[in-house]
Amino acid sequence: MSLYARFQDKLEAILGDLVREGVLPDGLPMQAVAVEPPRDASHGDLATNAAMVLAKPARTNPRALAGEIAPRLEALDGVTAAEVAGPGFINLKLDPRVWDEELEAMLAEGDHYGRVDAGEDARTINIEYVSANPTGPMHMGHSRGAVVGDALASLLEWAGRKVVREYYVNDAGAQVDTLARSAHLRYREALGEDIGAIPEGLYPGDYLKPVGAALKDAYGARYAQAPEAEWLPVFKPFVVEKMMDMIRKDLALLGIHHDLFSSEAELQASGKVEEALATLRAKGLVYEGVLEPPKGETPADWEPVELTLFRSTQFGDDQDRPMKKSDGSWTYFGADAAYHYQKAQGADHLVNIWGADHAGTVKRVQSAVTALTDGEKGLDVKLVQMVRLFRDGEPVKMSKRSGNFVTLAEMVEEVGKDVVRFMMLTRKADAPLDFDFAKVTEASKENPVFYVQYAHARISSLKRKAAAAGLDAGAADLTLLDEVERALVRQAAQFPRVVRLAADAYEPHRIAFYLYDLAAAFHASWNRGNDDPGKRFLIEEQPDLSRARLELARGIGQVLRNGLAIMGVEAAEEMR
RNA sequence: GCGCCCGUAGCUCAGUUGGAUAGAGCACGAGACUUCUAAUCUUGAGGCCGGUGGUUCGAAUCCACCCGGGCGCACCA
Repeated sequence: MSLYARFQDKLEAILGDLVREGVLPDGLPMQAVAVEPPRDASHGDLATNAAMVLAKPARTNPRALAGEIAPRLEALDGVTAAEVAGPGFINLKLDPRVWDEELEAMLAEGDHYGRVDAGEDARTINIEYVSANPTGPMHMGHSRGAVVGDALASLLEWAGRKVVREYYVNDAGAQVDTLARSAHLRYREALGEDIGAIPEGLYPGDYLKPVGAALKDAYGARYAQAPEAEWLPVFKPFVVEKMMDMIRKDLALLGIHHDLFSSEAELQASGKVEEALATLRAKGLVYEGVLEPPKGETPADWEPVELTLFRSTQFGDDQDRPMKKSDGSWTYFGADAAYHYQKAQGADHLVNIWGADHAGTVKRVQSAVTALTDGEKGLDVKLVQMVRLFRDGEPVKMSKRSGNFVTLAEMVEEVGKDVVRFMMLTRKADAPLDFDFAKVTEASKENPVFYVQYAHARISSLKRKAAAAGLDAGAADLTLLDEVERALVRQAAQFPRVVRLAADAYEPHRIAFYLYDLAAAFHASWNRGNDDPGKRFLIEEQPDLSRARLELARGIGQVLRNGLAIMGVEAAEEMR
């Protein structure tokens, strides 16, 4: 249990005592009570807002209540002072040994420091991400959602959730028909036919050539002149499988592996969509009706048509949404509602990572989840904004139509997996992100990937040097650390808290920012040795002091490694 | 016209779920090297947190309405 969590428990025990003694009324809202690092280090080691949050429901004033709580906090083991400050904060000063113990915990827990072990109580979160249409290779635009989703999945695991990483394969729509037709053309090409230019509306990419060849190997010339109705149902699954192989390979370049691939076509074939529709119908949430024409610009081909509609407006949507098209087939939403129903049956909570251009469809799917699970399961949608590509400050032009886009594979090949992953997490997901091929590989402070890696490499270098000088043997006396060094311990000790808060907010980027700050603090501490050789981490004539500082460095290194592990980034041992 | 997201230093962005004097990087000013203990660090200046009201002990954060930008708005995915 982390230091902050331990003191949170102790504080709650004290508040419980106060309730029993009648000082506080029963049934107070405790969720808002927090143990935090104080804004200013001079205020102490820990701060709590308990008195301010509880004063109103307890019908007293914050400072008076703080006066009740503070002496009891001061009596706790490891606390040397508890002062009431400002509007009612209680600031705690801790015995330095508490931080020394936390540093020891960092090293003892190692790769698990910051992890929550929820055991049997772990909630299962299904997180669906990437889910790119299986019509071609992954391009650079897919990479951000892929990384954010994957890092969020790891983050949630660290925070004690059980996680299912899922990919929804959209293999049932018109795009997949187009894909199969495009492949058929390549198939005829592989059979020696001159197919000329790829007609408008078909996928022109060369990546379909090997698929055509594979089709030839599998079926010979059997379908070359056959009517479409004969080969389409055969080609579709064949080609989709090839595309998914390609996509899985692309994702593997980023270190991304899903647990589950769910097919929309199989979902429809299994009757799951009828089941979802029937369930909604039984709840009186489905009707046959005609929608109003869209506001603003009315499409030229609009005409009133009766559709099977879901009453999503009952759940806050602007408009009821069609589940079936006028030809009787399922809409994307119809299948999607059933798909989320299926996911909800295997998890306690759902998370989707979507491109921001799908913002408009969030409410209807959330409505469906609420309706189908009677409000027992929730869906959070994390919207990811676009990435703007630059090269030396100049925008990289991309055109989907001409097939001139930067693929994910090219991107990873040029700058490396770790750079792509780290950079995609240096912005809040819902803010646009600039990615400059030149800057992200630069060896400078402006490049956060480098900056954090460099801090870790310096620590690794320290460990090597200490081992070579024989300074690393024996137990360290951490009481030799000075205030600046202990401040570094305090900062590293926030890691478990940062993990928990980032997980609760579904915001993996917080890990990246935290690591950058921790790296900065370490670099500053390291640099003290330039001005004052007595502040260097390793001093041969002072083995005891060196051992203590080496422990500190190892603790920082461990936290950097653990944070990078959440992000899926390797920790560099050296920068050469 | 409606919905969602966003608006914080000249620029790019954080801001611990409502807390104490709003932070960091770049750029600008001043300083410390000759490279795994300078790929870095120290320090200075820089703010109407888009605006106006409201909620309360307390608001960049929550609510309402404006202003400005992005995305999306029947059976496409």
